[in-house]
Parts: sequence; structure tokens; C-alpha cells
Amino acid sequence: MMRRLSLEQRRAELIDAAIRVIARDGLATASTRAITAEAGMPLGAFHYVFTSREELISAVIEQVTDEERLAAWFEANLIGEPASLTDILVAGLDAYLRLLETDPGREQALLEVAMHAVRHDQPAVRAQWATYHRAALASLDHAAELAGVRWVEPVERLARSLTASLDGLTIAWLTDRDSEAARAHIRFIARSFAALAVPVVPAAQAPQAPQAPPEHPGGHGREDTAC
Amino acid sequence: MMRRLSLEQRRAELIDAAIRVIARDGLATASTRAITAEAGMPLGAFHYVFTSREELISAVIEQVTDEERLAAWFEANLIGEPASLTDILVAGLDAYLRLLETDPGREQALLEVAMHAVRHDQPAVRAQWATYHRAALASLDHAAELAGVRWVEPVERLARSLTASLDGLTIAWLTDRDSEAARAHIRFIARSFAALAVPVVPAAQAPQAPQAPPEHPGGHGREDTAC
DNA sequence: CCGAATGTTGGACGATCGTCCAAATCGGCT
DNA sequence: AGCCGATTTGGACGATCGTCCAACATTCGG
Repeated sequence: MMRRLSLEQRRAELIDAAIRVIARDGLATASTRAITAEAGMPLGAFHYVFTSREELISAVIEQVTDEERLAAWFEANLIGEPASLTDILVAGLDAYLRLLETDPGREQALLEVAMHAVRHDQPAVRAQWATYHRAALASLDHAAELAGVRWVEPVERLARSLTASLDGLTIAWLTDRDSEAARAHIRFIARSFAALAVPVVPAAQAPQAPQAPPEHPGGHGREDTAC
Repeated sequence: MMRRLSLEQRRAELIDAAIRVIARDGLATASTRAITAEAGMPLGAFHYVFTSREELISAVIEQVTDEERLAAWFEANLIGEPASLTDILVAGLDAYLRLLETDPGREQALLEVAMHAVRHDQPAVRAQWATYHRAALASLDHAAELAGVRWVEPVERLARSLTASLDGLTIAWLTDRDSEAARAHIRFIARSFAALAVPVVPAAQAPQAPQAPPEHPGGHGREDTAC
């Protein structure tokens, strides 16, 4: 029975079920039996699709790219009104925080799986890190374009800092569940990045020393006024 | 046999052994047998000291406060030479990064145990978070005093941001092991915090609007010159 | 120096794990 | 319709887990 599902469908459903189980009860309780039960499949279906539990975990890492974070970021700035870079960054970060508040277990699951991979599956964690990096790059480019600014530091560096800042934001909120403090931290992050951008002047297309930018103001556009 | 060890000594040695095992092979492999073997004790010694494995994990969380991070931070600024706030913060953060580079497994162990506690032992993780917060507070006060500045935002908020930034720094390095990029991120963090401090002027003890500080320069003292 | 009390231990137990495989089931072809 | 090869499955297996406890060792009052 159940011939109706193709191998790829079974594989995808098992991965989804695994994510739900890990989000609900943690990686330790995500046994082959728990996952197949969650997916409504017989136990034998597991090793019919995956050769081992480790392979399923690697598949989870590959599957769960940062698409949600990126989507939340971009959707947050759909409103076409012109805004300061700080506001744009705050909107993007706040969109991610709402995502985190909506489904904390999922983000915690991603963290648990990533930490597992750091120990036991270095290639997978490198790939996931690269995906995160691309998402951060796209977010920074998008924000700079919206605000009409350019970054005064290599955007590659800034992308890594943004990824690290997102992880820090996530861990802190998962630990104390203090959304108000998290939003204060978001403003801190946004202002920190905004301090590293300058308005793009159409005249100055000329090359400029990449390092040692010639004095850049703390912010730009609408100056930050409060906390 | 082995009557020589008191209950407290056994307890402490089991906790240390557990940390070593978790640091080496992860929380999942830290079984009662692995821990007692690491400690050079018979299996029975485990439930002679702890009532359950969960109790041991909680004890690990309580034991491993942030004393190492704090110690590294303060020792980094023992050299009494006057320095800019940015340099002081960089020195403290770099000291922590060296700690992380020296013993990555240990910091990863703390993260794994903390994530476990977020799911299964909320009180323990709250206590650990409070300890982290106190350490961050002390670090910020220490840095401000050394640099002769005061923070223009509530130091409580800044302490939480510092804790989150440290966690983000840790996760990023554990993931890509890129020490150079991590040090660039450290400079980013240091400058971000330095932007939120103003020189303390002995004359101006007068109250000042805590929020909306009257325009503060991006940095202070020695202006940041490069990346 | 010897029982009794205390402290200590290694093996036993039931549960659960990942993995495997022989049997059951199903879809298509004659 | 009835058989056959491919697909699917639930139970079996050995390993390992946390926990417990009867047996062992040690100490000490007498």
C-alpha cells in the first residue's frame, strides 16, 4: 500500500516531519520512529528513503535554507515610502523577530541542527553558512538601494556581521523571551550598520580608498533621535 | 575503596568530567557511563551523587557561569596605558575570541547545554542568563571607567546587547572558524558600542536628557581610521 | 578483634534506539 | 483473472541508555 508517493515526495515529507518533531521536542527526541509517526508513515519507510538518520539530519540542514528570513526581510520593506537606512534595517530585523516570535521552536530547531552539524557534518554546516551569507548580502544590498546609500566597508564583511548579529538576536530572545529588549537590540544593530553607509552621490563615481573612508557621519538621512 | 572522596568532591569531579565529555563529543554522547568513565569512577557513583542525569546537566549550567569570559575581559585591559574606548572594547572582545580559539569545544558545550535548558530547564537558563548579564554589566562599567566615558543609553540595555553580540560572535566563529573575519566583526562591535558613549566632563555633572543625547560623534578619542 | 553500620559498587532490568530483512502487498502484463 | 517482479512494511536484532539495588568493602564502637 501507499505506492502513491514517489521517493522524492516521501523524502520531502519526512524532512518536514523531522523539522516539526525537532521544533516541538528537540533533536534528541527526533528518532526514526518519532519522525515516521509524525509523517504518518510506517517505520520501514525511513530507511527506504534515507540510508541513515545522519543523512536525514544533513538533508534537514540543506532543506532549511534561510529563505524565510530573507522573505520576511524583503516583505517588510514592500511599502515604497522613502525611509532612512536605519528605519529600513529596523523594519527588516523586526520582521525576522516577528517570525521568531511566531515559531520559536523552528528557529531553535535550526540552531540545534546547526550545532550538531558543526560537530558531525562540517560540509553541511559550511553550505548552510554560505546560504546565510548570501541572504545577508542580498538584504544589505536591498536596504542600501532602498535608502540610496552605499556601504563604506566591504559588504562581504558586513554580511558576516549581520549574520552573526541575527544569531545573537535569536539566542538572546530564545533565552529570555524579552521582546521589548529584543527590539531595543534591533535598534542598536540597525544604527550600528547605518553608521557604515554614506549617501550615494551621483557625481562621485570615482574610485575611493576602500579602507579608511574619509570621515563618515554617525548616521545619515534622518538622524537618529532616541534610543 | 574510594572512600577518600567526599560527596562534594565527587560531585565537582563529575561535573568537570561531564563538561569535558560534552566539549569533546557533544551532549548526546554524555551518558552516565561516559561521564563516570571520564571521571575515573564506577558507574554506581553517578546516582550516588545525582538523582538523575537531568540534575547533572542542571548542575553543569549552574557551575559554568561566565567567570572565564569575565576574567579574560578584565585581564585583557590590565595594561594601564590610556586607550580609546574602542581599543579597550576590542581588547576585551579579542581576549574572549582567544579563549574561544583555545577551547572551542568548551564554548560549544555551553551553548548545547544552554539550548537544552531552554527546552527542559527554564529556571536554570534564566539563572545563567542573569549571570551573563551581570558579567556584561561589569565589563561595560569597567571599560567606561578606563576610557573616562559614560554610556548615553541605559547600561542594562547595552549589557543585553553585548551578551547577544558575544553569542553571535561565538556562533559565527564556531561555524566558519574564520578568525580574521571574527576580528573584523569584533571591530564592528567595538565601534558600535563606542558610538554610544560620550566623554565624561567633570563640570557637567548636571542632569542631561537620558534619551536623545545632543548629537554624539561616531566614535571618540582616537578616531577609527581603518576597517 | 569482631559484628554492625555506613559507604560503595558493578551487574541487572526494562525501555528505546538505529538498522536490517523476510514477508506481505501492489500494479501491470499475458 | 492470475501470476510475477517490484515495492512496501512491521517485526526482530543487537547495542546502549538511565536507573536501581543486592552484594560488597570499609570503618568504628565495643
